[in-house]
Amino acid sequence: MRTADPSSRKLPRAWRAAPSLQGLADMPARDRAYHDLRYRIMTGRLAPGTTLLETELAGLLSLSRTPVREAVIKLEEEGLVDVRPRHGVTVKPLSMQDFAHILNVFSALEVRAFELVAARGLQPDEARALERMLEDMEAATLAHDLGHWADLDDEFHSQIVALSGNARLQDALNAFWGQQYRARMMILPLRPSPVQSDIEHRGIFEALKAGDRQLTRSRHNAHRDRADAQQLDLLGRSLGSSGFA
Amino acid sequence: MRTADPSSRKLPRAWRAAPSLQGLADMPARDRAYHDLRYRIMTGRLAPGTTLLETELAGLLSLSRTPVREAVIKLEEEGLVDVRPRHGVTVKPLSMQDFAHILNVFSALEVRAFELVAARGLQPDEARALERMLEDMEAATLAHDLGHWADLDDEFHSQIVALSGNARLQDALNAFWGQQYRARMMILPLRPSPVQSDIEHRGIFEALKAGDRQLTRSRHNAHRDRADAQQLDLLGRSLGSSGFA
DNA sequence: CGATTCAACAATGTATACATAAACGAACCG
DNA sequence: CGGTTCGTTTATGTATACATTGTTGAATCG
Repeated sequence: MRTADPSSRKLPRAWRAAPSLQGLADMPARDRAYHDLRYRIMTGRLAPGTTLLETELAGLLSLSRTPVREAVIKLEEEGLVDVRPRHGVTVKPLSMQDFAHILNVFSALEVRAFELVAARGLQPDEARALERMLEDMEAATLAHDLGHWADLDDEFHSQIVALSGNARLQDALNAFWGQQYRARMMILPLRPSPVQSDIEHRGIFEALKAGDRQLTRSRHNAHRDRADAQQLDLLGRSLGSSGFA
Repeated sequence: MRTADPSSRKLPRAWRAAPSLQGLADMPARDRAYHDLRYRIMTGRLAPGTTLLETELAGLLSLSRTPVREAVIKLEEEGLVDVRPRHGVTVKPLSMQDFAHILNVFSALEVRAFELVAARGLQPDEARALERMLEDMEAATLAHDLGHWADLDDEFHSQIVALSGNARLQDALNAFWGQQYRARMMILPLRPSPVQSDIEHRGIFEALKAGDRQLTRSRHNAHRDRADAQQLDLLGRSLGSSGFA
């Protein structure tokens, strides 16, 4: 997942920390702990609400407490866990409200990133690479391959963000992306055919290519508002409005 | 600075981590290290570009490396320092571009926060408290008390953000606020009389009170665009476009 | 019977000891 | 004389030992 497609060679590195355990072997223990725990949280292997003591985490990962503690600090800053001093670290549950809050921040940042790209303009090869991704997404839609479509969607959005040239913006988006991930995975199978998103993507892409900042903003805003509302709705159904993801 | 004014009693806690060393005495050492270092960085006592080894930091704070390391991890996540494994911890310089990037993120988030408040509406007491702040700012403008004005400005903005009810949005804004701080302090004496900002604040406030989301957004966007451009311009002069803050 | 206090325990916070690995410099080779 | 390699140095990464402090539960007091 999220492996660079050769066709997007010309685009900048749209590094988005997907849950993965690739090449953890030769990292320092702190990073191993961080990525390993993040992976387990995002994929649900560590369910929301799960509470573990530092000692237990250390045992789980066969490490001493020191690197585990340091990893936990990062996970806490990133919003994935809560640390309560004598009660262990808890995988943060994600309520509907949390999800709404996250989407709100995410959208605001992403729209700004897209605006910046519009203001900057697209190079011909960048435009070509993005257009290929649109075609791939449309093909995935036709093939009813929702999983692949969602991956491409992530990649499309994150590639454009990378083009904004604002690394802090990119970092902030990646952090919030990490928080959304679980919920997105959960509602994936419930999503209807993303025909509407494909259409809106085209519209946004055209505005970007034209370098029209206002149009990019309004189209992207509309896209996010609709898509976010849909996701919230789906999450509501899959949670039965009861509680936690 | 930034101590709650009794007149704003009815507003939610607009907690924004100002540089301060209040009551550090009885905190755990990690937090002492974190706040102490943050304070020194923000106030310039640790100049941008300064590099220190973990051991040196520990000596500086009379602590062992462990809590210092943990504090440094947080400062790094927050974007205030760089850690290069065998070269020590460096206080991040802030170039014009960095500042521009930070303002960009900050504005996008703040505009969204204000929109949420507009959508939610203002309670009468909230409106009254905010209006009092506007009056205080206008008084400070007349008195040419730029320092006080800037504090009130921060407070005005952060209070509204707090009203948005989105804690993650608030946290993200606070983090970026920390990064802006040094540059803002540096250009403070160069700022012209903020009459224009006072006018714009009134406009935004009216739109908020009316619950008009669109109008709030467009006015606030305009306000931020103008103010950010001004700040960048001032920073450019004070740096001579050469380099680092 | 309920509330309160105190003591034992247990988990975290902090310090330190040790392992690892990068940077620097000196010696050696070309 | 310039470049490369190896050893030493030293900062960091990790483990562990120790101190501190909150929690638990049982005993006692009202």
